[in-house]
Amino acid sequence: MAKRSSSSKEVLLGLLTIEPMSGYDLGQVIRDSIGHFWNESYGQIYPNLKKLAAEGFVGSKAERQKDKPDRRIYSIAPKGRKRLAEWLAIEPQPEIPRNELLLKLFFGAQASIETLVGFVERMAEREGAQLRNFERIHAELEKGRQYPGTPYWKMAARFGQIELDAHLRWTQESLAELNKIAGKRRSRSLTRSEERHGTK
Amino acid sequence: MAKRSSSSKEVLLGLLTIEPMSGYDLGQVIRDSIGHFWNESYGQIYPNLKKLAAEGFVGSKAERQKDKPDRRIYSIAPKGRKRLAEWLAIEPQPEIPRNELLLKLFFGAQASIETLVGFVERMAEREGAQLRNFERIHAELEKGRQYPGTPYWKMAARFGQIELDAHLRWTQESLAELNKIAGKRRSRSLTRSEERHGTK
DNA sequence: GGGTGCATGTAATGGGTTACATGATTCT
DNA sequence: AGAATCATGTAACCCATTACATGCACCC
Repeated sequence: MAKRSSSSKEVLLGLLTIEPMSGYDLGQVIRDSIGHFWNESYGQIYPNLKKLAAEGFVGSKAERQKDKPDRRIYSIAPKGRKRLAEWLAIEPQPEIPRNELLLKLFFGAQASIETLVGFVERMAEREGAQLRNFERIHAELEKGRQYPGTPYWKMAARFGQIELDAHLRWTQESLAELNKIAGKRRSRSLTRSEERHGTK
Repeated sequence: MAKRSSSSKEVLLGLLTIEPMSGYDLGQVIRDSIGHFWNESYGQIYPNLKKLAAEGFVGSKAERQKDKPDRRIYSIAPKGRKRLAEWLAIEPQPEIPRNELLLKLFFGAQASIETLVGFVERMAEREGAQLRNFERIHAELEKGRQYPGTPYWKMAARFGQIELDAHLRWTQESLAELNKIAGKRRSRSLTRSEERHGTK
């Protein structure tokens, strides 16, 4: 059997140790704070909160807001803290990534160089922007208010920084390599066209 | 709607451009050559090959072997090459990774430092071994027989190298950081126990 | 009145792993 | 005889995204 158990509920428990939140808040925090290494959709968050509440891992209470729609605030229960602690003690399984860009590059011989260059360039742009964002976040964690979690959040942000920096170095190297290949392909096709036209 | 379409069939087509192979072979090649950025289970490979054959994207023929069980060899058809080319031209979507180790580290304030240190140490060991493996693969691609795909395979291997190297630097930095935190936690609890015992 | 952000949910769909099932061949 | 590797396949299950559905409050 070995169910994937999947950590989706535990993320919610973990975030609720920071402070009580609504499902909507959790969605935002996941996207903005741990989005670079974890994400959850609302189609996952709301049902899981309901289940966690039904099983006594979290408490919930309705909150009336005057300027915004009402909402339901969840807070972690002792039973939830226990579950979180147990999960935290389990050795994390090395994840199996799926990198479509690398896959397409791997099959590069079947593709046009211009296309591949475009893919890598866009990756560099995207990840460059992300990197600058991480540097901002890391700086804020340094000077902002210190929570018990701050040192750990910084380590996670550093991971993003270091990894993105590595990716950017790879994009530079690969763009150079792709240019070399493009040069060769061009000269080869020139040769062939010269042959066809009886030149040289 | 926007079906995930998922690239699972295209990987098979892509690998079959290298040479005709059986489903079993494809499983091995996926694990050994592109396993660091893509993987497929046999429960995915066999049914997809069948579908690809039924739709005319690949051809298949039975092969009798005297020293091993019989097997079915698949080869890419012109229609399959077309499909592959179309897929290759589509901008790859940035993947959404799920890194359980980072997630647990992010909630580090709720865990024991010794546990976290163990996680990171094991990650360093695992990825260190993978890095050495990549260096070997990259060297073999340099000196081995040159296929049309070789330059691209090298780029993919370099990605693995560069990324793993970055990860290892992060593990070193993080282990140092965790040690600092452990020191603080110890002195804090010592202080508290001194207070309890009326020391100082 | 319409757009946007806040807020909560359900249902359909589907991708993918895991487990199960079977069998040949070779080596010890 | 049993273990290991080669080889192919199916079925169950489940995780997760996406789409759909609804409604409040606020501002232009």
